[in-house]
Amino acid sequence: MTEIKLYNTKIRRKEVFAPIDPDNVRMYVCGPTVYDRAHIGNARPVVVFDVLFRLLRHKYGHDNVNYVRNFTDVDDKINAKAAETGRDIRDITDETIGWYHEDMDALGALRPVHEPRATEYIEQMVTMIERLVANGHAYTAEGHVLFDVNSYEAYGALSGRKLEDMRAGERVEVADYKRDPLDFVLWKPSSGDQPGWESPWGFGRPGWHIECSAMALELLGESFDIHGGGLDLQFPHHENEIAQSCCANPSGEFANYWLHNEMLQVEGKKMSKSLGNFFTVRDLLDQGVPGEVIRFVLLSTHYRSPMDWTEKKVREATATLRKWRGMTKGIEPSANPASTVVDALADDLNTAGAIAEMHKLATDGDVAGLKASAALLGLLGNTMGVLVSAAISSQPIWPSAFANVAPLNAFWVDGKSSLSSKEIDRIDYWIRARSDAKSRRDFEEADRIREALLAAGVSLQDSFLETNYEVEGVFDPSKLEALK
RNA sequence: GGCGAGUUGGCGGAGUGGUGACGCAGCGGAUUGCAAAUCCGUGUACACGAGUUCGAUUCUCGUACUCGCCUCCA
Repeated sequence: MTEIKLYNTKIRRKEVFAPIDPDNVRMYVCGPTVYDRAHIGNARPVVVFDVLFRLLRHKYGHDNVNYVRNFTDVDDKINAKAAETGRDIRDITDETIGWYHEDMDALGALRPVHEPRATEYIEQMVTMIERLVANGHAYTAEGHVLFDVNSYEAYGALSGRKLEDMRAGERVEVADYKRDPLDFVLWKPSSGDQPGWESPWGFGRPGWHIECSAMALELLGESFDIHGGGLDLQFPHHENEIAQSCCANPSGEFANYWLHNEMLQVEGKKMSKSLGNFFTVRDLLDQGVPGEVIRFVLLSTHYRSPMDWTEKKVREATATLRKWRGMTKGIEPSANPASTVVDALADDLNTAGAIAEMHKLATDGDVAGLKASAALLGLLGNTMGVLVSAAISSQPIWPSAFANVAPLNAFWVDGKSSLSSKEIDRIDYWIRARSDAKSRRDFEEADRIREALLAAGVSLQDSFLETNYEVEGVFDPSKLEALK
């Protein structure tokens, strides 16, 4: 297979991907803080890195890619929600993780190999902080442990920032116990109602960044291949991860390739919590937008470009997928994805280019190739991506995901399966009535029926032999009352 | 203020130092009672200025504009 090229933020250009160990390709992606439903912006890196996971498995083998994505389940936002609702923190995080799995499964994202929770790695974090204190990269002050950014000369290298430049732009109040305004917290004290753990520095909890360093070390080692996340995490989160990890483990490289996805906007505007114009993946699913359509839209723009989420894109993606699903229905995928599609993905994950190549396959009538290629993007699968892994490798890795995905997918594959048999009978009745009208050449009546069905969400397609129909969105039988 | 990204046809969106993807829409045609769906055909695009070059949308510099990060956020 073609060599994979990836744009490495660390050096700001594309380079050929060469894993440390081709039999154990290791990738870490920053996961969610679990205090609320994932919004559409959260879904972009999930889907993008899912495609990378699939591509790496395609090249290096199904069992040779170790993909880790964490759950941050200790955080002040979670504490705030607990205080607000009076609920137990663990209840909130467990519930949110469940939602996250449901929603990301619906997008056809494979579960990573490991999904560590921060609270299960406190011990490793404490150990790492101890090492940083011992080797002079961290200091204690007023119950806090802080990382000394001046002790690490490469600080700022990933994001291209200089310490003095950033100090000049300082605009938040700085805690006076910091030696440098940019020093960041590794450990902080907890009061009675906050979650906390005993540590050499007293009862407290970890700072913002240490969990990723500790979990990556534990699960992937001192040096691993790929670290991914949103561009907004480049600074300070990823910068701080590098500083902590490289200072605690000077013999390691931490991550060799840094990948950052650009941000998502909605209808041309920045999406943010403070502006309140964001919506969740669940909102879209509940509106009847299939997970596969969401996935397709997210993949239709290259991951390093800002993407604008629009209704129009949703409609176009729906039309394309409906067409492709129609032509690949019941077709056995070819043994391998088309080389044109693989090549596009291998070129820094050019998913938009890959989709263009898939359009060409469709035009050429290579439906088996289309189906096999789509699988590499996690599209056109039998259960929205989960079974796809079975098609191109051995077995689905998370059969439990079927439970969540299957009903949704059934709805998408053909809207009819969301109908009750009574509703089907009713639609069939009117289709027969229309056929009768047509045979009498009473086209006025035939058109009246067709329009009423359309209003109810049922669109008809006549062929020589019969009339087929599709259900668009939700069937609304009340609209058929007009026919009586 | 610091750092970074972008500007491609009506819209979306790849890519390339020389033959100008791909999709949607539009237009023409096939098909249809009419539609829908499907199929075939069809496009006057590369922000602006200068430079390098035989040749630039593609490289370099500048200008304008847009956007993101630096603050919770992917």
